[in-house]
Amino acid sequence: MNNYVTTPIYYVNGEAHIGHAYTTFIADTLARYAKLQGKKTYFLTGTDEHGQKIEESAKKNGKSTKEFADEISATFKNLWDGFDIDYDKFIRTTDEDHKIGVQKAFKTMYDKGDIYKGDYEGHYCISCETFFPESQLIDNEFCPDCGRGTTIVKEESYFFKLSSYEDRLLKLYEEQDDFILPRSRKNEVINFVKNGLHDLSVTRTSFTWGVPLPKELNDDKHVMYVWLDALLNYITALGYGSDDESLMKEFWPATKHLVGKDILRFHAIYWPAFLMSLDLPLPKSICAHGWWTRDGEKMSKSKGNVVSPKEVADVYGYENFRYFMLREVPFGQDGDYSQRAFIDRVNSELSNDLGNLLNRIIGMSGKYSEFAISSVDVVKYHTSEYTEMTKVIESLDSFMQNVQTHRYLEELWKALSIANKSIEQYAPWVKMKENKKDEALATVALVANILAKVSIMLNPIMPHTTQKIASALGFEINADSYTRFIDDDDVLSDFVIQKVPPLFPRIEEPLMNEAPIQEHPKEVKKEQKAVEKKVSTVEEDNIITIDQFFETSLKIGTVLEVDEVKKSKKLLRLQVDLGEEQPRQIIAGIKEFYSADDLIDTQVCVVSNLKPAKLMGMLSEGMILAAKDKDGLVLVRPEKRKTSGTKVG
RNA sequence: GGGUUCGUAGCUCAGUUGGUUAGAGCCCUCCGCUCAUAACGGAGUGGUCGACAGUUCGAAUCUGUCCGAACCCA
Repeated sequence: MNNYVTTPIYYVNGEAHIGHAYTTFIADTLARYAKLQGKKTYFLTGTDEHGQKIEESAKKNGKSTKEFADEISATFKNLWDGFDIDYDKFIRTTDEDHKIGVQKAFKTMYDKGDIYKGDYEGHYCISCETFFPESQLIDNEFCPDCGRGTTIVKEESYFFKLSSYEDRLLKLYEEQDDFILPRSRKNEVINFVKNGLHDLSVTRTSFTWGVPLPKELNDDKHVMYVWLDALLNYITALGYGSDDESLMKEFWPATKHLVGKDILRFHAIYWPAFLMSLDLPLPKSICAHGWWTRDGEKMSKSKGNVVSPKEVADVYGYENFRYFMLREVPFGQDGDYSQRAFIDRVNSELSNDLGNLLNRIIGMSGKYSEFAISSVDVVKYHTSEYTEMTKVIESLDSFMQNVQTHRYLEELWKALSIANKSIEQYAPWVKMKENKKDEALATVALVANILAKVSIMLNPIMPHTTQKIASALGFEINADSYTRFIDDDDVLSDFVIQKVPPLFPRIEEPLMNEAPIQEHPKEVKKEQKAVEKKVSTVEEDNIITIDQFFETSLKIGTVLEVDEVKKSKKLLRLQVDLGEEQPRQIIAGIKEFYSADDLIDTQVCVVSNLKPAKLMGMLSEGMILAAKDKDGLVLVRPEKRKTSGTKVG
């Protein structure tokens, strides 16, 4: 069966980061693996370039939208080319034939009655120029991004009848067991569908940077909106809607769509529904991978701890980096990048286990046989080791089919362990002294054959390095040698091993800066130590347990009303919503620093289980948190708007 | 609040349909070897398998409750 592997098309609103690289590495590995096995394989990646955000970013950068999209798209393409990603096509949603394909799909769905015209009514944030579903709003009213109020806006829109596909989708998940990989994510999608699907708005009139509707509809106010445009790339890339649909016939349906877990839902729900509407076959698997953190922390621009795949690759070697990412993480789970973990893996697995093994046989064959290696006696002296290794190799395929690259590599390394153990156990240098040259050379040849098979199986993950190993062993890795050495389990012909410098020099010390810690690391550390000492000795009496801390109930409150307490210099009387039936009255000594206007409709932190007290004859049912120094008093407020009554702690 | 998943050695994880003394890699200690990138091999330290209760001849594995973590939905 032919293979069709895809990455998502990446949105050209920012530069490529480690997440993009990871998706692309996995997809590239799967595609290379299939190609190596001689299967007809098509590997697609590309960029998603439409939408309001791109239009805006271009404006900000003082460029035309297309110009801007061209530039960012090129950075992705260049990065992949630099990494030698073996894609068969790099699609852009601004490609003419993509647009034509999308229009054809739209028309087909429209004619079928799956797309209809209606009104999109939603909560719109004018400042962010974005619609938000009610579920995302704060307090059913405020914008989740900027915290400002939203208004209900009606806009004409075309809708896709997603709601009518619920049953067919649920049936799909049930019948096609590996439609969603890893399987642990399946329930998530199923639950979402079971909760009911709304029809999907698939056009917009508020911007123009998108694919226009088919001419026949005669409605040029609208452009197509995100997911419809983007998802269809998987078939337009194969010529869907064009004069030549031969690639469609050859490669559709897709074998594997690689995606990040954030966009799984769109691929596992919208995409098959679109395809059902178009009467096209459905992809075999949607494979969702997790995120990468750095030293256990989320990466973000503001923290300055973003890992650049290009920088790591430049310093430590691209294929080493690729190996690390694919080896480190169980598929679907979040992974953590740290220099420590990376260096440990490179040194112990690549340098010690693999690279050093090649050196060992180069050294021995040089001393014993002038670098000549012959496999004639391998089976005679090493049947059990050879068979054991073959078993390992045979077990690998299922791991790759399930995208479990970490298990694949873990298993593959068992073959290397067999080789290293054999050298120790049969000690060719002893055999040489005992005049058993045949046996000594057989062990060397055993190891050479193990290395040959390992390098073939490792080729999809480390394409260049493995060719170097193969070349030292006198062959080339390709579909033919795969058939010969893996399928037919042949042994190496007699050859003269080439001396090569160490393939994986040990990394003795970190070569890159560590992730920035807030402020100046050394000072912070000193301070922390000082504090720890203090706490542990001088101020021991003040230590409280976490339980004691939680005896204080802190909540986010929204100030509804403010009155001055006339006879008092300091006091204000506030009505604060803590998410309870009635707002609370709180008397706060902040009049000198805050006016009513500063407070109404803002949020504060409230101690909500404080014993009520009477101040100047008025009941106060809580205390507002504030900090005061010589420059005055400020309230402690949430950074972003949260629902009234949200617990703090 | 509803749901899903998970909690196994210092760290990262594997443990198939419940079945003998719970495994691997890394780290650490000791020993061996010298072909090799101070690499490799062997041995050892280390776990009341989150807690408690239950089902069973027998539970890391099944059930319930609780504690803790992550994610999805509201």
